Amino acid sequence: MGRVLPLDGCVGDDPLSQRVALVRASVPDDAEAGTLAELFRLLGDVRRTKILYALLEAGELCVCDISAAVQVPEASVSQTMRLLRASGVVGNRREGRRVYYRLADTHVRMLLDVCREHTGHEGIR
Amino acid sequence: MGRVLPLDGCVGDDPLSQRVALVRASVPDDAEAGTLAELFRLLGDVRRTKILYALLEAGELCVCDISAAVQVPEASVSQTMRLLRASGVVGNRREGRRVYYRLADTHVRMLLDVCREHTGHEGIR
DNA sequence: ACGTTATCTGAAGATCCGCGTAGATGAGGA
DNA sequence: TCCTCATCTACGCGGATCTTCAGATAACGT
Repeated sequence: MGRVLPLDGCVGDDPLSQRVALVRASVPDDAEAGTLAELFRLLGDVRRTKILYALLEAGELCVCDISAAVQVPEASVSQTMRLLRASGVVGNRREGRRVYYRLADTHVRMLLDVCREHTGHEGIR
Repeated sequence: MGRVLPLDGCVGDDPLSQRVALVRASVPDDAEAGTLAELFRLLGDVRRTKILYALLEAGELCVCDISAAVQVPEASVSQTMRLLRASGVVGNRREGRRVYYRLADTHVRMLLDVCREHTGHEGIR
């Protein structure tokens, strides 16, 4: 990563640069930013997105249901669910041979909702 | 992409499989899912995350301010901002030599807030 | 017009990540 | 126990993407 500070230019000549210092202090550090980014990253994939919205609609679905709903091979769904589960985006429950997945909590549901509002494809229901 | 439907198994034996059909109908199609995923994908990167949270705090920052705030070379910041601007995540305003960036709308701010709540690092202020 | 500062762009290399295939594991039913 | 069904795991390839460097562009002051 290239140099950053030594090129004191724009920031310093601004009497408000103290404000920048404050902002800098409040910016998430690598650890926290990593956690935050990780959550978004998991939602940022077409296949995963479809699956999550399917769960948002259905509440709870097993692997084969998801596979049928989003038209993706079951093995691939399983892999995807492992990822999402590992990061706490979804929860699961076993019932006989079936494993049912659901969105982990309200925050995830809110993220999905807000995002759909943003993109405009609300789908008034 | 491997076969999906021909393996009629789990789904069919469920009298509720009609429910799956309904879910399938409500799952975003490729176009919409792509748009949704794209937004999340843009937020799902450590560097971009830091920048966005900096903007969330500061309201408006120019490239060099951002560079100082998140400790990233200005050229890199510029590239990142181009991405975010192209997808409508941030807006910008020119003032002399400086270009000031800001979060595009309330939805983006909500996404950032909700995500921070989810991860638990709220930072009560 | 010239030099300086702030920002932008293009291209290349390294890295990461999703994807499918094939086989393993676990749970039920006969 | 044997067989089937649902799910899981290991692995390798192909493709997208992040990062950086070097140079281009735009705006301002003198």
